[in-house]
Amino acid sequence: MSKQMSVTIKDVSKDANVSIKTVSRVINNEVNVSEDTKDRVLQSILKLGFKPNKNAQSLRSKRSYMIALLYDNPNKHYLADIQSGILQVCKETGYNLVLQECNYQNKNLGTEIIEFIRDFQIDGLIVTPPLSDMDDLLASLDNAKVHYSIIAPSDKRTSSSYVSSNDYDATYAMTNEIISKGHANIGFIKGHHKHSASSLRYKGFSDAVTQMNIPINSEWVKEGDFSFDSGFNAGLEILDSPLCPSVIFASNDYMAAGVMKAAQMKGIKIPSELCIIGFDDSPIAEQLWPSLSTIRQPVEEMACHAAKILLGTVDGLSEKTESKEFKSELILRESLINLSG
Amino acid sequence: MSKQMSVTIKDVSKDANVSIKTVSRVINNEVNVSEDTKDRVLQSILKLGFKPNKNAQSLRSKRSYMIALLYDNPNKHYLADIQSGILQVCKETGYNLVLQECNYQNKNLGTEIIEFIRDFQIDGLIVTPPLSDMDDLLASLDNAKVHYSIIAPSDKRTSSSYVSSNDYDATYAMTNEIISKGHANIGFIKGHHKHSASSLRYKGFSDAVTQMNIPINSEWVKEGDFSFDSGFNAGLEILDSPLCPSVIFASNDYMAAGVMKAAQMKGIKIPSELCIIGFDDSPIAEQLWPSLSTIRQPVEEMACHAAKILLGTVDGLSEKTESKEFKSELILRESLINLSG
DNA sequence: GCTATTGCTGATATCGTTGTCAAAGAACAT
DNA sequence: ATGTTCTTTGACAACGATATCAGCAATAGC
Repeated sequence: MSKQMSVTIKDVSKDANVSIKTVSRVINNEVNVSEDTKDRVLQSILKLGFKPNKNAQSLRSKRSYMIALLYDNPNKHYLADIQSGILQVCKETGYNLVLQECNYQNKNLGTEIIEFIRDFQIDGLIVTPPLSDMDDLLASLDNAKVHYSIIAPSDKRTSSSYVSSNDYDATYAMTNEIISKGHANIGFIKGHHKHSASSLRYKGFSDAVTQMNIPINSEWVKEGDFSFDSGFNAGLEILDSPLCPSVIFASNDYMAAGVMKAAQMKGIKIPSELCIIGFDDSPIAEQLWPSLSTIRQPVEEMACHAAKILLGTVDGLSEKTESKEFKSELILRESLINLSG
Repeated sequence: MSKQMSVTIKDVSKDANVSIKTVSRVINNEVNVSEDTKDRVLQSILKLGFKPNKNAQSLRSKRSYMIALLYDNPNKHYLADIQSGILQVCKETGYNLVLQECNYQNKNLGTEIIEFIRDFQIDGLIVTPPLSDMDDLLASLDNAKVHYSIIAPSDKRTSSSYVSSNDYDATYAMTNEIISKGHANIGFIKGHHKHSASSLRYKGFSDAVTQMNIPINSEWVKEGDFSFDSGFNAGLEILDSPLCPSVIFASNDYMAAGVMKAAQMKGIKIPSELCIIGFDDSPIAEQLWPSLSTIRQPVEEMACHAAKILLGTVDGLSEKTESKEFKSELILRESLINLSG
């Protein structure tokens, strides 16, 4: 029971009757160690319950076995999904995850992050939207030769390591679905303009309606900021117009929920008088009544993949993983029905 | 611009013309350094942009300047609030937060956590419900002399460092509020029995009604697990009883939202035919229509305090902070009205 | 005037690893 | 037999901080 004093590489080297350097070689899976000595060392390690001291390793080898998550996202569910995706990979590989909350308006963000990384010898970063949209930030990271992978709505050609989602295709497909149900009067609520997802989602929508020769009524297009309140207000405005659309498509579920509340307060029946569409498939989408038709992105899986990419570049041992675009899935629920009459 | 090679204590000592030990003394705010040399050293530090290498510090002093958050909680908003509370304190004090997701059913949890701490030299833990309810886990931590503070619904007398909430008082007060509005037929949905919050919340309710000589109808008392679905199912069961209550009080907002959906699907009007009460003041409480009366606990503030307590015991520099019970606040919204008729 | 105490400082060992480099022996080519 | 290369190994320095302990003034105590 070696509980108090921890076992060091020295103890192992004595037990296995080799030098500490050889033990180190075994730990790090270096080549040119004979099978014989390797076995002997491994047995001693097992027997003594030796675990390398991370701080000593870090100090000498300049690696910390820690990666950090950079975020500035008001959506807590999204963040939680991202975290658990990354944590899965961390658990497998023995890395740890450090949180770094940022403010995208901070002028010194790049400098501060690089300082943080140097300070704690962080091995790599995973950058999430909207930070992954900031080209100057990514440029600073590149310049400082920091390892990172980004999660972004579109595939950033400038970044070599990315995980992306097909936001454009998703709203395009959903818009066609809406149109196929007989709707021609469609409102749209955009997201925060700082997120590149916002413009992509709107473009998918507008391209789809334009292609079907359906005009866009500018009174029915509003800009929100992905929050419930902004959706609520946008909903009120749209529903106050002289003519009401038969569908409102919001750029995320929270704004869609806001629209739903606005409609319900006005006594407008959903879905018979107004259909509502969201984006993200947040838990709330299923919990509302009527439940929300929406678009699901495999966020957790994407985060998992982003972590694998990062560790592939950081850690020689992990296998390399390629950048990838993930597909979204249309989720059709009660809030979208065929246009009656 | 010392960008490539980092500045070490040695560089500072040369620049200030003192020994490295003296620089170390200044960094660590040790006594017995003359004002004169201290100033000189501080100036050199500033001038060279010196920052101590955390890994070297950790290796030598056995401290990592990292604390970990232990959690196993399906409620993502709760978790996010906890995290941001802790991160605030971390930012001020220069500590970092590492996430450690656990499974409360894991038999080896104690051992694994202690191993993790030793491995990374984690300075301390913040333990959240339901893990903070597991006496054997806390005993293991005590036994291993691990620093930790817990966030728990009741004040654990066994733990010296805790932040607690007054769940009992909160449901007691809310129940009286309900009764004062003329209701006498009240349903209750308990939470997961693994959380001590569940029994406390129920006890607050049952004591309040008993004291007012209102009988408890066992058909109107169900057990959920804090999830939306469990609330939905419990709601369906209660609303299927021959007699319906005029209020259903759920042990959290997600379950209350489930009840609301169940009622709406059955065509029961809220709040005129059924009032619904939740707990936690999750964002969803305000976003539902009608909006949910609920109970707000200052979760973020509690987490902040827990972090301060922990760092007070871990870090000689930080000032000591006392354990504390936080009060909850009743939030009255549309879903609770006076009993009509 | 002499010892004891206190305040300030530095030389050097140390934490537990990995990196450098050289040496010893085996294998191979000439 | 000799030189060359390759494999395997270890002695020792190094990473960048803190800990120990000793030294030297300056002050206090008697």
